[in-house]
Amino acid sequence: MRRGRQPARGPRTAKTLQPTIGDVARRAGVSRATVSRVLNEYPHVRPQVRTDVQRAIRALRYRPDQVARSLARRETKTLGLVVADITNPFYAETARAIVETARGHGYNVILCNTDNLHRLQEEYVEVLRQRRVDGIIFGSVFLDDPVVEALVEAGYPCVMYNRRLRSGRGNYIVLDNASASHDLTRHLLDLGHRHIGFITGLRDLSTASERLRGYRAALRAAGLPADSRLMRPGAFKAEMAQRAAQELLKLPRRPTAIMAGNDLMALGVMQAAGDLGLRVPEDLAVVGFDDIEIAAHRQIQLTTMAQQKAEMGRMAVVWMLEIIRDPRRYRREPLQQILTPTLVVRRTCGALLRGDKSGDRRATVPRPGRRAGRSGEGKALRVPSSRKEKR
Amino acid sequence: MRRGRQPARGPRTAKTLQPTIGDVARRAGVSRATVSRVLNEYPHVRPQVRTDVQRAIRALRYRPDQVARSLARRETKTLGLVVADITNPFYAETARAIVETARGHGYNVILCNTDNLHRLQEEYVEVLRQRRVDGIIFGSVFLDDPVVEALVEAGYPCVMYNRRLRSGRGNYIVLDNASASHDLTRHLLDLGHRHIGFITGLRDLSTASERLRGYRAALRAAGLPADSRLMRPGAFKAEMAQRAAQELLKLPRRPTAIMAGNDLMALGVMQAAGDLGLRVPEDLAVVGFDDIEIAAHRQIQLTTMAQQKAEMGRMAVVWMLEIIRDPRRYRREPLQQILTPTLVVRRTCGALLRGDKSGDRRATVPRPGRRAGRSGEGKALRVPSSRKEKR
DNA sequence: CTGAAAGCGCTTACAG
DNA sequence: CTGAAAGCGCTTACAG
Repeated sequence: MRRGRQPARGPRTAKTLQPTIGDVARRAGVSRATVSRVLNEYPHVRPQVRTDVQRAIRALRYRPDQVARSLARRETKTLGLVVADITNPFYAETARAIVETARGHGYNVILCNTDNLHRLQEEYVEVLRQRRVDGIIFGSVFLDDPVVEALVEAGYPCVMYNRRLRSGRGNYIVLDNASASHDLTRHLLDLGHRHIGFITGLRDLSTASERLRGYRAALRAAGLPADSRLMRPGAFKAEMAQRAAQELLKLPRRPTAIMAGNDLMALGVMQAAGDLGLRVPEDLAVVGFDDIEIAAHRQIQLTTMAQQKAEMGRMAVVWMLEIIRDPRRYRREPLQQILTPTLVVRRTCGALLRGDKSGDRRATVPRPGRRAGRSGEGKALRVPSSRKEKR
Repeated sequence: MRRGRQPARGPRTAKTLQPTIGDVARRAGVSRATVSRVLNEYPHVRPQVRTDVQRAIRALRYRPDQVARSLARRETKTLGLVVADITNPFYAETARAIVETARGHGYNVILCNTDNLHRLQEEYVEVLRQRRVDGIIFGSVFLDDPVVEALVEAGYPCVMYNRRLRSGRGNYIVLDNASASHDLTRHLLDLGHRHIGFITGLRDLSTASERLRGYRAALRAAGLPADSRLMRPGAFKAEMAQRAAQELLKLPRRPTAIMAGNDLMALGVMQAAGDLGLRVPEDLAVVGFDDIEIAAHRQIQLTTMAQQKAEMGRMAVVWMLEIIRDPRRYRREPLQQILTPTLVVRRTCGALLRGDKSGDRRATVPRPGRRAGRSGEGKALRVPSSRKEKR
């Protein structure tokens, strides 16, 4: 009964209750091609026909099948997003920006959480490729990452943010971690600290290794030894960091300051300090990276190197869309940007101890380095400029 | 050149560099149907043939096209996840569990962030339907939600968690918010508070309205008036709540305790208290809902009604898979579960003020209600039992 | 401006 | 156990 002038399309099974383009065509008295044309807003469709088709669409509550469209067009309007841990506010905030920006451009995002496990990374990348996503955004690559390396090699649209490959290949947007860490260490040195602990992330991540490098460089520049007993792994997790900090704080000569590889770990360090009856910052200075929202809370007031999380996420998507448009171009000349860090001085570093004790928790004081920070009311101003941009 | 015994499949365009099932078939000297069979682990394939095919697959680095498979099978192995705000740790933690559980069962998750906007909700649901996702998990429905209501009506696989519809229809798993709020209020009353403020979420959400109801009920039961000046909207956001709290705290007769509709807002209340020079809990008791991770931090120590976030997320997926298997069954008899809340007493409510001041921040004291809480070392034990389960 | 037809890359009765 | 064929629901040259 349902077959019209169209070529037979087979009977509809029980599972297929949704009207198809054929149903619309029949009802509007046109071909499926024409329906497709009005659906896709082709220019040359007779107004009358267009209206008829639209009426039929509405009458049938027709909803075009994106799966079929994806197959025909060979594009899915889907992006993969691979993060290490969505419960880390850094990733949650970037993910939010990514999802929102993608939506604004007609893309959806498949969320993948790897927990920094190579196995899951590999599995997710494989699945995303099978799903023919138009591109993959990595918030979490490993320094040595054959999987991502292969993707880049194959010219698969990829954008990394936060972390990058050791090889330096591919499109990425990252913080200038070495400088950030150098400046943060310098900040502590300027405050008089000479025994500064460092709790790192995982060894195989660019963020961890670059931040460790900046820390060492700053110590060296200050003529201080890089004491390996002061460096402990914290896996970018609060609990791990808490334990690591406890060990550091039980050393015969305990550090007077601890830098954590990210804010989450800095929170863990603060816990550890409390566990041992040490006051922050009077007995121990604590600093981190990321400037997650809670860092600004008045009970926390964490001094930290800020990252422009929303901006990074937005940018990753904008780049991705460009790359999808012309993959070969960006294979030759990858998009790479290194963002200038902004130091946000709050209470935990102790900088405010002597002067203003009012708890003006978001003041951003001038930085020791060549780039001046900014102070502001309420939300601290963050004005990073890009130091190095390759396009 | 590439055409074999198979029906002509047309030339490969530049975009299609990926090998197809036809390429594998040709190489292995079998039909495409046979390749499909070994791909899908059909029982009756001659071992020799199976090996040949597998070899060909490996040689060509063949990756089955999930899009094509989805079209043919009429199932996408994809779930939609609709949350209000992925940067709220409550959603991040549930999302994490959802993504991970789904992955374990061969499903991927499209993340949708609505910001509690009807417009975005509607848009996302429409897109998810066009994408033919196998089901949608809602962490965020509105009390009156024609969009979700229509989905449920149509028998589209849906699971709600955290919030539910006013109509009570559909599958859901939520906290017993009214009891939770009642008990939390009662807890404050038992501590001697008689003037308790309440900062609610958005009006059109079951969480907000049920929690407000519990609060009022507890006041009434204590013979206290429900003073509308003490109730302010906070939109489930820290910043809004901070402002709302400031207003409350400037009232001629200011509240001695403030309940926030969730932990994020409770953090905002603590900020407000600090802004006005009030100490928590000495001058102001503060409590919330959710027990997000930071609530346990020693600088925060927020008393709160815990939710089993990971468990909720896991359960939502497990249910979803069952529903996908037999949608009609659960249309008749929806899966509905109401979880018993667990009160986690920490510092901000002031309960520890007189007795133990050691900062034993996670002790869970017996609750005033009929259900006893539990105390534990380190992580507070949470042992909610289900009061009501319908299947 | 519009339709017929081929194609996207799979799966799955249907035969044999 | 395996292949030929039809089908999933779209899009898009190709004609006219």
